[in-house]
Amino acid sequence: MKRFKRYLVTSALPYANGPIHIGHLAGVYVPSDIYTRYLRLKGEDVISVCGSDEHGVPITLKARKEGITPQQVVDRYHAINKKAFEDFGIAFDIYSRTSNKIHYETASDFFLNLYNKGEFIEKTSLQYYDNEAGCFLADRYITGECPHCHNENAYGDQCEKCGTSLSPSDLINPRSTISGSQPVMKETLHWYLPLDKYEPWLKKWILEEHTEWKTNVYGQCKSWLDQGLQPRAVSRDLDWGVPVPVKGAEGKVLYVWFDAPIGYISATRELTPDWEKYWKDPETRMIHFIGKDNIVFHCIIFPSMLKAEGSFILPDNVPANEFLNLENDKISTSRNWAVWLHEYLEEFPGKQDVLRYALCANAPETKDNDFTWKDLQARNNNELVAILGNFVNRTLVLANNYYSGKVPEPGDLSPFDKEVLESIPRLAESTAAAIENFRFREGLKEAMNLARLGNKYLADTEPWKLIKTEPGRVKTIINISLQITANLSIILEPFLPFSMKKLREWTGLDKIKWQDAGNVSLLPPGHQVNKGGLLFEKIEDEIINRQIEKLMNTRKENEGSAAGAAAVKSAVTYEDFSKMDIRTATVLEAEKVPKTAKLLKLKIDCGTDIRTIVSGIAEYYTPESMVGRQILIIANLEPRTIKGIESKGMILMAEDPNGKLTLVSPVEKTGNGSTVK
RNA sequence: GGCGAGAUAGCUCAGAUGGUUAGAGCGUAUGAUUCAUAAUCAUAAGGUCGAGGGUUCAAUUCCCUCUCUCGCUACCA
Repeated sequence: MKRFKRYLVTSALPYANGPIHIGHLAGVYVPSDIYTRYLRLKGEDVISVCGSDEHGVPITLKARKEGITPQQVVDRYHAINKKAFEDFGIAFDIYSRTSNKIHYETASDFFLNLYNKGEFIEKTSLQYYDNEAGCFLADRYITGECPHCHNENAYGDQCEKCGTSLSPSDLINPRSTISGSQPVMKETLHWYLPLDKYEPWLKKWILEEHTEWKTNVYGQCKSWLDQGLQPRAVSRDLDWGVPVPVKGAEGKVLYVWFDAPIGYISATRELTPDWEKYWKDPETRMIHFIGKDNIVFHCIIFPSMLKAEGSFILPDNVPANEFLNLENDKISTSRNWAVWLHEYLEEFPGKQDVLRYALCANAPETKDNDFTWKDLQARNNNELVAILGNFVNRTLVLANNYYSGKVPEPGDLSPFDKEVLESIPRLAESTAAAIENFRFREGLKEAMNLARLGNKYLADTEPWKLIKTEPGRVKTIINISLQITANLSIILEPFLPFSMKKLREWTGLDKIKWQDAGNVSLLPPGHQVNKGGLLFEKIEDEIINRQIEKLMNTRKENEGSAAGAAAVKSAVTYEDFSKMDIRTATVLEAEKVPKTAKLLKLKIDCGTDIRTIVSGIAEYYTPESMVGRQILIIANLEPRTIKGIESKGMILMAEDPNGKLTLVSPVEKTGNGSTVK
């Protein structure tokens, strides 16, 4: 394998519209931190960069909702997350942010560079602008009358009734679906990165030269490349972001996917004047730690940007992890279904390593995993306390009881002693190999095997019995146990930095290097170790139950209607309301629309006639469960053709904040066609 | 629906270019032990390797179909 002179480790920039939770940690930050700490311990030249991703529409929407500025939103979460990472021991060399001046400069320069080299495609188009909302409207946010079939609900990109492809300017009487107002036509210019141009190169680079990438990463890249790449717009009409640094681009910013990865570069620039060494020297090995939702950006799009620029290196590996669930449910910021890092740090002071251990031991490396509080408790009590903490404790206690903490001189080695001593470097090596292959779960297990071996060694040699009969032999045993302890404090350092620091204080071992791992005379005879204490404490059921209860409360709240309910819309007149013909109907037949995930085709009796309605409810209701049900429909909604089927009307559904749909029906059966008012 | 990844002991995961009794940690049971936070050590029980078909002397491992989970994407009046 190629040798590299230095390493550049990047961790996905967390989006600054919420706090960090265990899913982020297990997927990205714990692995990247273990990797970085390992490299540093080895003495490699390595920097680890990260920062808040602070642009994009969701942040502006959140700001609007809370009545504050986008900057205030990102300031809040940047502060929370930066501190939480620090307190948790994620040792970034820099945690920057994309609203920094240096990032604006870096991103602008990057854009300008590509612009001047003619790497972009420029396209001017007329787009509708919503004066009320103060923004340009994407095609699908505009509806209007179709010029061909005069369907009044045609979309800006297509009329679904007659199937014609449209552009928004074709629509008669266009309306903004955001504000409901009439948008005005404005000319707007955008820049596109022609990804298709890089396709042959990407195919070679990934599919031929990086077959070692994880299967999930490789598979998804292949899928994209096989389908063929399209040019992608790099700019957007928005007032929050890095302005497009070109004349005539007022009111335009860099699209957030273009802007965010450049954040890695600006963070590096902010960190060191020597940044180019890390980004432009082919002897630097760049590694992107990300979650699986980010694969395309880091493997296809960002490399294309770097390639287009020309002077940058490309990632050598992109170890994307899968997702972590929480107590059998998807982690969700909006549903508050998460264990928030800043809360954990408050509620479990001094227990960073416990969470680091639980998340690493159960990291979603090959498939989605489930985090449970019971699992964290079990790993703490049965592994950290019982195996690691216990071994360290018994060794230090024995050394202090027998030798007042002075490392005894070893005597002749038994075959078993030799066997144990030989396995120390072996375990150190297998831990290192696992880390270098991004198999952190396995690495942690290998490292813990050394503590297991220590316990076995003491149990088999029984120094507490021999102390009366063979005191010389006990010296050897305690010496070896202490050497194991010292080695543990090295090979577990990347995983459990807080505890291992404590352990090294007890053993008086400082200035460690990874290369010392396997050395079986780290603590020379006569060296003083102190009595130590408890490396880890048991976590009682009560503590765990409190956390589980907290989550159960969240679940209850989510099931109630209040949490996250949509704001009440602006007032309408009774006249407006009375235009709608809402009535009862009964489902006669139901079937799934082929080649769709959500659509059901329903034949219903609505009193006056029997008609067909297509409805996007297949995820919640099977065709069988619909037949015979009495439902409510809007009978006079403009018909619309969906997947080639004309749908006349719409079924009324209640939608909760999670998007889950529930059928709305009359409480008691009534005649079909009864109107609702 | 398309594409990608996954489905292996109670739990979390390894693994095999197809071949004698499918591995590990945790949990469980039994025994041993007391230096240690009732911690440790040993032994054992636990799996028709998601379902169904095919190829083969032989498949959990290859091929096909299907089911479920997650991601990307389409679609959702």
